Amino acid sequence: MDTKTLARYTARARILKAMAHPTRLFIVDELSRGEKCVCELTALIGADISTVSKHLSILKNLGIVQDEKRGLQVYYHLKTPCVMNFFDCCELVMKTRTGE
Amino acid sequence: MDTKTLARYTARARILKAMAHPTRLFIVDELSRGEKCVCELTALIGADISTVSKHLSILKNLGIVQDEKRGLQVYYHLKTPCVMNFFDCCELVMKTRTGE
DNA sequence: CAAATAGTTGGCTATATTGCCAAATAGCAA
DNA sequence: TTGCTATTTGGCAATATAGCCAACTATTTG
Repeated sequence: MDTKTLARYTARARILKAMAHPTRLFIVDELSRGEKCVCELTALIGADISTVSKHLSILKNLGIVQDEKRGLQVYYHLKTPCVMNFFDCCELVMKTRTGE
Repeated sequence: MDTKTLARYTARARILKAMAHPTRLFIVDELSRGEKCVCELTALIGADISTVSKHLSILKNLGIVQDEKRGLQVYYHLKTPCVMNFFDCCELVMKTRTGE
């Protein structure tokens, strides 16, 4: 695989990697129904707020979510809702797997 | 997040994780154009055959690819071509990101 | 200004992933 | 049987990830 090809797949892999975590998938799913602040997400997830903040920064650095500070809170929203398409395929993979 | 919800997102994350590697994305892309044996993939990738074999077994364990031994070779094919949908979204995320 | 709330960042440990080499297995051919 | 090719598996070292706590920043409120 030449350098350019590798770079192309690496870039894509980075995005999938950002999604490939239960907490981050949950966050994306929640945000698909509208923006939420870090404290709301933290309450839903039940982890330390610093952990949730780090997950959000991973998603943000890859351009999947965007943040907006309003007062004391930082609200996050989905920037690229197409990531929701991942869910259906995951379900199909699981169904296909068990259906053998 | 309750146990059941966590399990649901964990199952999906496992599938995305299996895809979240440059080499494995390359493999999936190659297989989308038809089956290939391990040695063909190894030649294209340029890594040790044991490395390629391990990547393939990750994809296989998750039900993304399927193998079939014919003679000396083991041929792999895409079992759930919907994973190809991931590519378009990744491209869109990247475009959206740079377009700011 | 001080106190309280919301969030981010640094640091640390535990755990998981990656990729190579070496060894083992399987099928084909001499 | 012996050897050759294709592939898988075990083991190991290097690297990356996850999640907690503590410290720090920012904003609002008294």
